[in-house]
Amino acid sequence: MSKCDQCIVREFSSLKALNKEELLKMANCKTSYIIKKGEPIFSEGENVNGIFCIKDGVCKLSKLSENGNEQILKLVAKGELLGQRSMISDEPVNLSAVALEDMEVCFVPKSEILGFFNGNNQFSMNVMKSICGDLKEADDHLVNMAQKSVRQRLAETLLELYETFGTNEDKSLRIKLSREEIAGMVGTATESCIRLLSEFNKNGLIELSGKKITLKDFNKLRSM
Amino acid sequence: MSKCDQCIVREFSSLKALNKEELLKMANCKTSYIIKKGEPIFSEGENVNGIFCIKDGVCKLSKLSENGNEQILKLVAKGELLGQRSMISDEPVNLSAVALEDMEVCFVPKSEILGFFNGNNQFSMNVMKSICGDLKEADDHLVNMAQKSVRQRLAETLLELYETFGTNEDKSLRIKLSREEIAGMVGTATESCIRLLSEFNKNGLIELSGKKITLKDFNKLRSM
DNA sequence: CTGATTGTATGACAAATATCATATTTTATT
DNA sequence: AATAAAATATGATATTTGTCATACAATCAG
Repeated sequence: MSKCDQCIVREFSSLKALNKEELLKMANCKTSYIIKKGEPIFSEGENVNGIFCIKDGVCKLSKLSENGNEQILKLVAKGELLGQRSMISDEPVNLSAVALEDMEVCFVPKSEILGFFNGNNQFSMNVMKSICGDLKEADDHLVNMAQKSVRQRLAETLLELYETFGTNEDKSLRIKLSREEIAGMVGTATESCIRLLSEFNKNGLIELSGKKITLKDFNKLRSM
Repeated sequence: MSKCDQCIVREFSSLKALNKEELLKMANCKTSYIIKKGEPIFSEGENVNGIFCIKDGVCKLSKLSENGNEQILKLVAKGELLGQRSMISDEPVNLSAVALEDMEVCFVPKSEILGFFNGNNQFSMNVMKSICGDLKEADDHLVNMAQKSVRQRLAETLLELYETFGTNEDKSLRIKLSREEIAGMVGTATESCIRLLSEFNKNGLIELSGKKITLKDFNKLRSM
């Protein structure tokens, strides 16, 4: 069993407030999983009863709208935690998490986390600040969804993918999403998304080559 | 100076976890304000350094989009708290709060609240659950904004206003909003909002009479 | 390798929504 | 009450976006 104190998640998440002893306790009760690309970590409505630490890989957090469309709210990458809100609220998870790449995750039961939560002030403060950050992000995102055009939202989404996940050696976006998934992030129909990508391509804002997307004109994308 | 232990806010908010002693401390350091309709309680970007308790009245939480449009994220009524997220994150407020009616609010400085926060586990848990509730709401709202039509969103907004604020004796919605504000909640142009309200009126879903809006066909509104 | 399946692309069209113009009504101010 | 200002309403039109159909390309299973 790997020790939590060397784990990347410990470096970047709320867990950085845990001390050696707590990390040891956690290492003893955690369960590790390999999640294959396309597989769910959990689905909306499930009782998760713990949090997931993302040791490697990226997943999408999404929710089905009443119309049956999948809206992607956020991509979450290695080093981050999943399920904090649900744990605090003591409710089923509100979103589904599905792997976009093969992933390594660890599950830590709620009882354990709540123990740290009560015993370690800095840890609970970190969790809360993380949730507060999510709330701010969600509010800002909401304003964009409500007030910006699909074209603007697509440009922003591409820039966000660039900033969050960077590029391959050939400068193309590292994160690999289907057109349908990009549309799910933007909140539009897949065909509209494809059409706008083609338009961006024609106008030199981006370059398309197969599934690869390369951002070209950052200024135009930003000022859209 | 009025005592906090009889205040409505104490009944309905995170503050219900405070004991007599804590309420007394709070009563001694709070500041009461009357906010007139249309006036701000705070504006996005401000350092608020405390929380506001809404003793009476309703306000809107809004944010300007980059296009310069005001998006209303939430209406907040008496009994609730404002500024919890900002306090925890230790950041300027992300949203503006503007009175929709004359309001009575109390301001309690951050130092005081953080004292309760550290000393009273139930209180801090309440604050956290409240923020988690906001996050869930925001995520759900976001999906609606991204995936539903303006018509659907307007219908939902009207139902929400009905459920949250109820009606006058004549069954018209109690909460009084301008068309521009309704449009700001729905996330659409004011003219589009007016036009759809007219359409709903023609089709018997609602009844318009001056500024008064009366919901008529709840089933059709719900199944839109 | 080959057919089947899935993903991407594009045209044609319809529907939804925004924008601009202008009229009408309501509200506020003097 | 008279006037000005703001809010509401509606028409005309342009733009955006969604939907359906179809073609083409890429990927996968056998």
